[in-house]
Amino acid sequence: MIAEGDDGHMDDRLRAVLCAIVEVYIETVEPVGSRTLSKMLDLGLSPATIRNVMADLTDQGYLAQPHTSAGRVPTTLAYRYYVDRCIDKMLLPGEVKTVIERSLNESANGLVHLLASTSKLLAGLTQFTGIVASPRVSEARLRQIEFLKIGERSIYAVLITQSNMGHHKIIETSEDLSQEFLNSVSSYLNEQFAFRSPEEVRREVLESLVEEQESYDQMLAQAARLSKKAFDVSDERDLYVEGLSHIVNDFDDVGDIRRLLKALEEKFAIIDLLDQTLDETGVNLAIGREIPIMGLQECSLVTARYSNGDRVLGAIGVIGPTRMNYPRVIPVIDYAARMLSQAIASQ
Amino acid sequence: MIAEGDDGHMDDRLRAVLCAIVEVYIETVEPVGSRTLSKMLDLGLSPATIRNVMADLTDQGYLAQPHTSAGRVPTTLAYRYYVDRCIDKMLLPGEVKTVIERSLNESANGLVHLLASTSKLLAGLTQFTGIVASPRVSEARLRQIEFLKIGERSIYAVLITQSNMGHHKIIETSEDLSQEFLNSVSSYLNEQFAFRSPEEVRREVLESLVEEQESYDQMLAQAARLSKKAFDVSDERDLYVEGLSHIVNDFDDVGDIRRLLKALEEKFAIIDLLDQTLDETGVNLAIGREIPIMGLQECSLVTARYSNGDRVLGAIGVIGPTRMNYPRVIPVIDYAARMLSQAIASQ
DNA sequence: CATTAGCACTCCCGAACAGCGAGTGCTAAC
DNA sequence: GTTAGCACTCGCTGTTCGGGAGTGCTAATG
Repeated sequence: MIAEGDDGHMDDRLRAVLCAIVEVYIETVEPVGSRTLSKMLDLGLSPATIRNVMADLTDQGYLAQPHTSAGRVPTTLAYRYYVDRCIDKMLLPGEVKTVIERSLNESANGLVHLLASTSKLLAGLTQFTGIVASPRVSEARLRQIEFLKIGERSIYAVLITQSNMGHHKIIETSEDLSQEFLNSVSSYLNEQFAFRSPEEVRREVLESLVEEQESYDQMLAQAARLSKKAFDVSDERDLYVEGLSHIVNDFDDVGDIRRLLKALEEKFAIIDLLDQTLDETGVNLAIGREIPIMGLQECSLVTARYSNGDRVLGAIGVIGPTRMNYPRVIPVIDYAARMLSQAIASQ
Repeated sequence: MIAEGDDGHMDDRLRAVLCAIVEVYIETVEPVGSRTLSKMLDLGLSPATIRNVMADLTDQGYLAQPHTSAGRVPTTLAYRYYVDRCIDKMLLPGEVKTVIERSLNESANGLVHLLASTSKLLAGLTQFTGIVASPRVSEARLRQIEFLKIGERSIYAVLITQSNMGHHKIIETSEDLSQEFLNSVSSYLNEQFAFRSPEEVRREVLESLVEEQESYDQMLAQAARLSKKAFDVSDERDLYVEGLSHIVNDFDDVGDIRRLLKALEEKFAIIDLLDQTLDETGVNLAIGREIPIMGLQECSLVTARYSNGDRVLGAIGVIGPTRMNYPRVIPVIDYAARMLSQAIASQ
């Protein structure tokens, strides 16, 4: 008998059975019984033995049975064990590689298009729902700042980041500022703060204003006021969701579908979740109950971060049922994230 | 007997019955029979009489029966007749008015936010799926044009429209153009083409280039080249979709849900459909079979255009099942479109 | 002592069936 | 023209009843 929680040290046979059950279930989407499993495994084990093993696994929380006389179904724990310790060979067919490369090289028409088409690409390749979180603007590195006068007291602020993503917003001012003056402010900001993040700029400009309150001229004061508004970009995140119609195929309970759609409407929660994975390298998995968002408990999230070669920008991934084919999906996300990063870096 | 196609001249009783059937069906979502209807209508008509009337209406294509011994269900034709000639009183409760006004006045943070929150607003108020098509950029009136040099051969083009919507794209050039030169090009364009549409600018600049091919200087040639790229904004349309999870409640056939989701993924088709209604004033309806998009045959679209007070910009609306409560939904869309137009105009 | 054959038991599922009830179309009477 | 009456249709619901897949337990086995 294996002690509870001792998951790091699982019997070889337990592990083989668990792995097989997960794989068969992913394939057939039906509770798997001892008979089928005994034929599946090449170890010469009889159904009765398998049953004992399965009973143990059930006790440890890896398996569940829909009802007394049905086969077993993997739990979140089982999937987690499976992806961590059972998957050895991940295969990414050459054709898929080609599709990814081609798709990401074609749509070089700005970062926004690139992200949107990545989402579509993932949805198409995996037949699940593709998601892409846009870069965190507040963390981005600035390339250029411009202020355009568009009305007596209206200014159009343009921020361009190192990864060529543009952000703009309209700022209302209390005074009528001339375009020449705006130009001097923006060239001041450009000189001082190139390669810094909007968040930094905002903070530092405000600080310098406090420090040298009397000594400095009107310029800095205005720069501070404009910056405060222009660089407050915390909420400007997008989530590109594509392939929603696939979820209808993947869940047969209408309640599940509704919950999932509802969760996807609350983009903030998903973006938060994606942001939390940005420290991890490689492909990240959140499976079933592990996901803290209401309504996603029947889903799995396969994500990977993308960068501009230098800095981590955001994350891409797919949402599907927990019983998705991980060995097939994971390398797709992995490769797509790499190629996306490359495409951004080479822009 | 009423001749087919003579729908302009329908017997008073036929019409009353048709109207009642539609209303009862919208309420109960179940096939309505002669017995219930005879009690519903205050005309002293027996079930048998009603049955005769219903048989006539069925012959004329206004009603259908799911199976031989079931009640009748309205067809697209019936809904169309109902909304055109049966609805008299449309009620928009004061509280709803207040909600709309408040919501649209609060989110004054740029046109994009305004459109997105309108979509959310419609979804919330109607409990259907809200859609908002962004303005047609090519038709917009230009306020300002700027070119920012962001790389040796990369230019960041910014177009700002009269309704303060900004568009930007990155343009790659074959030569290394200085920022001073770009400034002269943009001020030339700004002088020549303020208050014109991108489409017009594009056409006219190209024409003038052809006409005065030799006489003009390098400036115009470059202006033409840049304009050609910068003002090719035909495909830059957005569709803001909110409240997708509602469709799960409104359709019980999973196939319907999938088809609808799929159709909504193809945003182009929906935007085209919305654009076609931009000539009509007031609220526009597309019901069931009338909709030429695959997968929307079980839906109705209630739309209205919005403007900046001066020019029509785009359309807003909701998508729901054909059996939606039109008298409740229509005034919501109508009022929201008015308030949105007002909010844009006052910006 | 782990493994396995045997067996009784559980429980889902699908088919078959019946009765109900809402609704219809037709006909004849008012 | 309207309506009561009636036979008929047909989906819906609940029941019953194997069949089958699967389980847990026990006793036999190498």
